[in-house]
Amino acid sequence: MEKVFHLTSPTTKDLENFMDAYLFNHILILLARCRVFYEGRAKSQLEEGDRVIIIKPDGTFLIHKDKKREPVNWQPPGSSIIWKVEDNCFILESIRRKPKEELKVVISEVYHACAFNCEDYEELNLRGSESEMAEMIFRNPNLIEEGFKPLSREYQIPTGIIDILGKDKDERWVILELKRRRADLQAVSQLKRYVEYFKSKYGRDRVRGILVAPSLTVGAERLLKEENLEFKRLNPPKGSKKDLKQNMKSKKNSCFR
Amino acid sequence: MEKVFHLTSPTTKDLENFMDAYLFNHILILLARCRVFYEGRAKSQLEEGDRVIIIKPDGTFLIHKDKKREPVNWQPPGSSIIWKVEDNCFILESIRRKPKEELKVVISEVYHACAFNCEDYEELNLRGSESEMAEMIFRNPNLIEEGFKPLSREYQIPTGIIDILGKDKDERWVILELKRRRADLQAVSQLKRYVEYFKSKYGRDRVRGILVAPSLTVGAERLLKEENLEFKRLNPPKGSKKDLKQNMKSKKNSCFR
DNA sequence: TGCTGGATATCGGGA
DNA sequence: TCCCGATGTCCAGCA
Repeated sequence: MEKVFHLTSPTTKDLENFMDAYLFNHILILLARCRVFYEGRAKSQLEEGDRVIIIKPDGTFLIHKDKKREPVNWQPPGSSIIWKVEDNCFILESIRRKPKEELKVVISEVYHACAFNCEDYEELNLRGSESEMAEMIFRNPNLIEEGFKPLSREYQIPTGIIDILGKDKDERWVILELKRRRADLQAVSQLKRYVEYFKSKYGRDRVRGILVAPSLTVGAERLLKEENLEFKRLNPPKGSKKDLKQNMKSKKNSCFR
Repeated sequence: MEKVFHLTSPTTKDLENFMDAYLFNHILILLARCRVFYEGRAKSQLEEGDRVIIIKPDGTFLIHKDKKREPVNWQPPGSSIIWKVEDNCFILESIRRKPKEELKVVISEVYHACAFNCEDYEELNLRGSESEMAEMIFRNPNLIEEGFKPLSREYQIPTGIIDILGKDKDERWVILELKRRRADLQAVSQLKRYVEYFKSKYGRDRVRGILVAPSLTVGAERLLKEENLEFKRLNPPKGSKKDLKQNMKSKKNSCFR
């Protein structure tokens, strides 16, 4: 079976056969001139222009302009699709049930269409996330301070979820809020919210709050001081550069002639 | 000039000519088997599989799997690109300067490649945003309450930016925090942060805080009450359904044969 | 299903 | 440039 089926300047009839054959079992890509209408959580319209339209087998629907990382319009996985021909235009409608959202693409011309039998059994392996920061702290609590004892991860309280709850060498409660990147005002607010709940339960002098991050914005630093909260500089772990360079060279097979 | 140029099962030499001709003036789309390595703010690897690779003229680099709305790897607009042939693989490297980030795609087979001369002069028109909620409130302050007087939009204070600052009929300060969707704990924290600054400046009984949103999460409602903050139900304006239905039918030209 | 918070978030606006 | 907050955020994890 072919990996890719493609059409150049297809008719509406060609497109109907194309959709019948490949929708929901291939990735479909249309290079087309279209208008786009969306209504749901918000509402939008986009007048006629050239765009890249992608429909994945899981129902994901993407419309890309020639700029930016983000699709100009989209529908998330799980959306259903209907198509039809109306006024000599090829029309795609994607519908999501909850929340109720409709995306309508009115295509006046398809320059090129592909169906890609995309076989992919690999998952992304990512390092340097916040959860890896947490694991690192549990393995080596002294990274925070001498005598720190982590007790609980993702500890739920009425006002949210504490990243790491522990005690210091004097048995005071210590609440850690972790950020994998520079911490801002919002991060301080989050920590403050958790600390205030604990202070109301255990008393003001029995609770400490520490923001753990690579750095602070100026506003965050000021608010942190005002609120008598603390800062501990810590970078998320990413492994050595050598590891990745090694991996980049691990395999040497290719199918190029 | 052709709208779309395409190659099926190109050789590495074909691809080099293809990149020379079209990179940074067309949208490039590769349907290919590849491995992907990223290092920058975090670090990732993805073993061999089929993916859709998109390179926009603005430097945006997207790699999509067959599932989900989000690209599995990417580089934002402004990134530079180099390519080369190594160990019979076609290699794409995208580099971003600040922050320093590298994306490396090792392609073992290209099933299909397109270059799309994407002409698009239209911008998205979106309704129902938070800023439209603000405009609506300024036009009709009574939506908040009888006698409310909005004074300032996006008013900056040391702990952030107040959406709308105003006064009530008794000349007390009123701080509005707007959310276009259901408001959560974070929204309450944000409002509380602004209110506390104003209270420290003007006194506790001279300042009110109102969260303006379509609804509240249960946690948000509880925290709001504990903090003596208020809630005003308000939906973001999206215009009538009829408007969009009308627009959907406005033009009837197409290029289908 | 709703709630909560992370993300290589991206993006735009303002100082 | 940094800072700050919105986003049709998306997404995973958990109750």
